[in-house]
Amino acid sequence: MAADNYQRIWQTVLLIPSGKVASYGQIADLAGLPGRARLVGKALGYAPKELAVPWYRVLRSDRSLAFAPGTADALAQRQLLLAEGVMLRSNRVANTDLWQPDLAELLFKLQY
DNA sequence: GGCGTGACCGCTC
DNA sequence: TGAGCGGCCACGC
Repeated sequence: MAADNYQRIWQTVLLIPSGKVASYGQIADLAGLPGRARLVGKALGYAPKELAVPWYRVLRSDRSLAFAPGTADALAQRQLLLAEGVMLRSNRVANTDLWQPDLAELLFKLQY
């Protein structure tokens, strides 16, 4: 079932530490789905609340928010990020807040 | 099983 | 920076 992909995506997103952000492409990559960034977006949309997936820590490759500025989702995402100390400058985050995952740690936690 | 759709990406200008 | 464009591919009809 294709939901296996979603599971991997959710697992990966859950690994993003507080105060850091990652791009859709990056998540897709780490989840073993290179080039399938769009699938990550869908997966986040389908993510059940119970998992408490930190969807707001996922941005576009240019570090801008995935939602159009002014929308409820964009505002919520902006506030959640600010609450974690992520620097936002005109709908974009500083590159110092990008998540730089440790490969060994990922291999251990994801159990591929 | 073709067709439109999308929380994207990378390259150009 | 920002905008435009083609490419990608899983999903729902």
